[in-house]
Amino acid sequence: MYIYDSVKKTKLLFEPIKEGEASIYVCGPTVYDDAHLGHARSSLAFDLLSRTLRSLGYKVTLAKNFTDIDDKIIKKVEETGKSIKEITSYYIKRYLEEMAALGVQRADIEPKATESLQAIEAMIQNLINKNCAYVISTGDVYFDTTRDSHYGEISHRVGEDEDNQSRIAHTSEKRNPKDFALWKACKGEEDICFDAPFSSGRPGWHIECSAMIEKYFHGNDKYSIDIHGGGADLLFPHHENEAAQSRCATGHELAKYWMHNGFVQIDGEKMSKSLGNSFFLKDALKAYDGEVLRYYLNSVHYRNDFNFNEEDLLTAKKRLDKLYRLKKRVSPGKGSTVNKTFKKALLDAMSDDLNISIALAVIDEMVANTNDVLDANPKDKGLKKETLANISFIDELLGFGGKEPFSYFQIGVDEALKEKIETLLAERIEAKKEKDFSRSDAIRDDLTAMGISIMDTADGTVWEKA
RNA sequence: GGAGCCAUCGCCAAGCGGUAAGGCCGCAGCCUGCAAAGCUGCUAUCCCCGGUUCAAAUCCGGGUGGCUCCUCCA
Repeated sequence: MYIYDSVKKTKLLFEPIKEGEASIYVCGPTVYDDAHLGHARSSLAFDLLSRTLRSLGYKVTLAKNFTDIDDKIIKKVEETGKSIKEITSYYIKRYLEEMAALGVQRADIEPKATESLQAIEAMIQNLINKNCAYVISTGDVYFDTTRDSHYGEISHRVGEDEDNQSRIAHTSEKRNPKDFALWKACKGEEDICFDAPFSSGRPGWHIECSAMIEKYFHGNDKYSIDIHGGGADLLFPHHENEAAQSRCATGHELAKYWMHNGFVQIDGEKMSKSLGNSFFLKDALKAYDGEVLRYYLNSVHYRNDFNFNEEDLLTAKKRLDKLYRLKKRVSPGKGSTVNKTFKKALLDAMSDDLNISIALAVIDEMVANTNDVLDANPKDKGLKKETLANISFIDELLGFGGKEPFSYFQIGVDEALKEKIETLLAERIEAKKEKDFSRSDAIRDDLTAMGISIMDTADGTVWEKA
């Protein structure tokens, strides 16, 4: 397995801390609002990573956190009058449901900040003891970035001039503009606070990830985990700060490899709350099938930016449709053994820093070849069984193709419509028997107008929702 | 003001120094009552200008254009 390390900026052979195992920590969402397509992209990218590593035989432990205490959540509490627990548990549930609709496998560990306070406090105390952090008059605790000689190496901002034209405003008693909050002291009675030796307050954003990693992973004397991942926007300051505090607290590096996924853009611009062009996943799932969205969002290499648009999504769907038509052709039945060459080609592609484009091309080739053989020999039972096995391997590795093929083409069609379609098809068969082609064509036109396309096959007429 | 990333066929998209994958669209053909589906064939020298090399889309330098980070962000 080769992985592109976004800190070293090069592709590296994956050599895990422990032979045959892979520990991965991915920064999850702050749960104060619905997930958008960017969350989906990130989830999908690391889902592909863990699936690939598992298929390669690694014992994967994937952790993905939920930040459930934060300024934005508190703001939401103030706005809605709901309890923090109500808000966070609602959005966590929604997040998990929506990711499940995309076929994202659950993480093995899903830590929450509020459930990791002991670990967080312990790490902060440790940093204070080591003189890597300091408490200011308000009770806030800051990390002293000058205490970390490697600060800036993650985001390649070593020796950068402090602020100059930077947009960061400096207030407070921070010793250095780059210092960041490990702990935010209570602002007032309305604030949500937890007791800690240094002050009553709550954790800063960055500390939870470092603390949770120490809590759940053990690593070795050089690294806590194998891979740390997240969106490209987290490189700085989030991951820079995580790396710094972990280094000071543990004496070694946080992660051996760093992976960052690209953005989802809308009309060529980053999708973000502040630009007002967010696309909620829930809205996308109302309009499109989750599996199609998965295929589409995963069809571009994870490191590249992704320009979301409906036209490309429909093109992706056409490609997925072809796989399902083949599956329809070889169903029903039981799969036998996956074709070795096919399996190797897929794994080789994914082993190269998750080269999904090659993997999809390998699948297209398999589909075309199989259709070709089946055209000549429609009853090739051995091939049919092998093809079913191939498709279920695709489902295992890439997370699509697992549905029953006839139902795949009937998504969004209710029973009433189904009956109507069947009636029309029966009429058309009658018309065809009587060689009344103008009538049968008229019925086909009606179906087309209803968004239904039909195909006459040796086994009768089948239909699909366009 | 500082730091990066990207630029390949009409569209999406691989390529990681050895002579341009794949998909969509389009055209031609096979199949079909006609279609659809499926199959076959056809369609690019890689933003521009220099340089390194026997060899560059791939490396280096300079342009041009787009995006991102330095503020919450996946």
